[in-house]
Amino acid sequence: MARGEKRPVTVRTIAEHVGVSTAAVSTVLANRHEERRLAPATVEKIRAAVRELGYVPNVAARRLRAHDPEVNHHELGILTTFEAPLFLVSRVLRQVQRMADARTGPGRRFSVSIDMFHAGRLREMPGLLSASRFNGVIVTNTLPEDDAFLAATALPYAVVVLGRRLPNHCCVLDTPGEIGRRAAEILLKADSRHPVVLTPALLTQSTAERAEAFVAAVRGQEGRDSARVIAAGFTPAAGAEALRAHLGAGLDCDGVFAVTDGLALGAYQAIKDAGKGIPRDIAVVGVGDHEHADFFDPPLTCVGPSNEAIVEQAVAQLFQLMGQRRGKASEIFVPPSVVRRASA
Amino acid sequence: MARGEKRPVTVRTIAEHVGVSTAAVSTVLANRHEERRLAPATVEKIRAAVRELGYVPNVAARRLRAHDPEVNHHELGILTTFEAPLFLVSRVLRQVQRMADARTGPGRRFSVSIDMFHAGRLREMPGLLSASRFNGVIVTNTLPEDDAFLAATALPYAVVVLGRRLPNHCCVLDTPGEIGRRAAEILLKADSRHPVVLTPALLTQSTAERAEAFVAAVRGQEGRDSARVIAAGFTPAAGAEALRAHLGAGLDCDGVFAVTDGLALGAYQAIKDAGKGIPRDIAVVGVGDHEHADFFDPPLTCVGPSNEAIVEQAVAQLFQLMGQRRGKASEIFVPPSVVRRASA
DNA sequence: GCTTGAACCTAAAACGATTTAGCATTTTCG
DNA sequence: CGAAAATGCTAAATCGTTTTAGGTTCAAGC
Repeated sequence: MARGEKRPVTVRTIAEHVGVSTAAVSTVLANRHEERRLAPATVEKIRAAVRELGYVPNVAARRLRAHDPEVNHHELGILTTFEAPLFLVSRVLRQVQRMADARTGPGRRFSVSIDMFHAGRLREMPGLLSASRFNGVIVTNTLPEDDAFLAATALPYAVVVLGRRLPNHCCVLDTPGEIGRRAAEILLKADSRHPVVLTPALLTQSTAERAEAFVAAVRGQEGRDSARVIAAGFTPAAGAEALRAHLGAGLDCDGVFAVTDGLALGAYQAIKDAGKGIPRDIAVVGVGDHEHADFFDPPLTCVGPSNEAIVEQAVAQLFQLMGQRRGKASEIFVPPSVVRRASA
Repeated sequence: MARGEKRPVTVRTIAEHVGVSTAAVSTVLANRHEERRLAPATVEKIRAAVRELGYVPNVAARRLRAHDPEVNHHELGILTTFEAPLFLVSRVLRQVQRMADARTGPGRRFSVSIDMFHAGRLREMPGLLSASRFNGVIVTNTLPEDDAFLAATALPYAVVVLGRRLPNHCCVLDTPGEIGRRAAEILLKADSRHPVVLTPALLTQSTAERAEAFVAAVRGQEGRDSARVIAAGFTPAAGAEALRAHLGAGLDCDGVFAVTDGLALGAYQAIKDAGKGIPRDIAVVGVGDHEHADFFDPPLTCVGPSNEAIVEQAVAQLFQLMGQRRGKASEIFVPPSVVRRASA
């Protein structure tokens, strides 16, 4: 990493240190000293200085300099947290790629990157506010802190928010409350009298909403609250342990709505360990956030966000926003997808 | 996307078009026209021109301008294909971020992102050759074309290649051939006499290597080649169909090495459908590239790349390379991780 | 002694955006 | 009416790098 403590090191620093011009330094850095006939001794001195001073090239400057005025470059970002799973992000990525490829040509290029922030600290992301990183972004998996930040800020470029409802932004999300409602409907129609909802202790906004809506729907139909089974985390292991405890305590349970497929997988294990059948004794409904939910044993019935549709909408919005200048706020609701499989 | 066909549009184009200075245009673009007291009529004219001309800001220029000379900025990239899963790269990202955070201070900042290229077209990635995008990169999921490109090019910044063996580069990968060898060992020791290897039709370099080494190891031990069961794709569905066909044809099979956990999941289904037991009738070994391999039913025994170790090594190499100036070539082999579970 | 050419190096102009300092006007107000 | 303040805008500097078009010196050739 070298010293560089005192001053930032630029080509100019090096040039002064050696006693040559910046042109000479640049020539050496680009390894063009042969064709430009710099004296070997000079080259060596410059190289030594570069090493000694710990020079780090400024990529922004290089990029600007290397820029070809004939093509304009669109920098697209997919912003998510370090903590969240990448299931949705990878779908977004592919859809962005598809749209970008279709629009690429001479004179127009796209770069797509995934940038991660620490949950709740979106505001600290360098270049977000100064608009010096992206021409357009899709933001997802935000925490309330991040939402507050976004709501309070009008970013001067195209922004699409995925899965959250924010004033002054273009938002694409599944119809609020609908997932929990439909999940309850499926379990109740399958004659579950004591459906429970399996959630992690720390709820995200979406999981909280699913659980709320589920409980509300059961209350509306059955007239009483369904039990909440709280897992320590969102891993299968945590889900298994929580449900095992619930069943072990002899509490009623003939239906499980897991707000995450990972938890559903844990539920499967707990149910099987208890010697019960799925869905014979206990029906299970997941949300379809696991790649291979159709390969669980038995295949998992899911009521969850219709990811294809959401992603398609979001990406379409992004490109539309980049086309016109004004970032109009809008809310787009996508109804959940219901996939009946064997588990309920 | 607007016209912009004829000329590249910059703030200057807009300024000339409206008849104001670039300062005025910039002010409007940054939404600072209130505090800088531009006349509303002017603001509207500028906005109209911005829209009409299809202006796209140049992020490199913005970044350069926004640059604070007191801090030097390191741009780190994790390069992967659009097509590859994000499982490994997200681990890399997390590890890079961890190291970067530890080195961040006043005067030193890092940006880390996952950047996408089209498989086989790494060379087309803008800024790679001109060194105008990254101060250091970790490259993964390359195709042979990409490897050829890398082998022929000496990029003038820190490069670590993950999972491939390239001359003149710093490479980190799992010990060649070891995965297939260990997988064969496990199946044979479990008294499998007719182990098969389940692969997708289109092999990646790693999957091809695993299959080769497996076949070679079985041949070495048993004196004859093990069957290859070829699936149409790498999805569970494809794996299930392929193995079903193999079993249906009455061919011998009492052990499966699936070069991908997705295929293993498919194998599970085919085996269960055939009324056989795992591992009683057919043992299965996967590679551990699935997040929840320990929650398959039965939990999947895996011999696969030791991702933690590989990632840790690769990231450590990246930072070391960035510290010293000269990029030395090196090869680092990481032995596979073996996780015995219930399936073999 | 003068020209020519090689060898080695530099000044300055880009690249595209933002901001600071300041210049004209016009309005306000004592 | 004249000074002060507000209004609306611009010129020019700046960020760090690369490259083009030369400029100087020195040695060789006539």
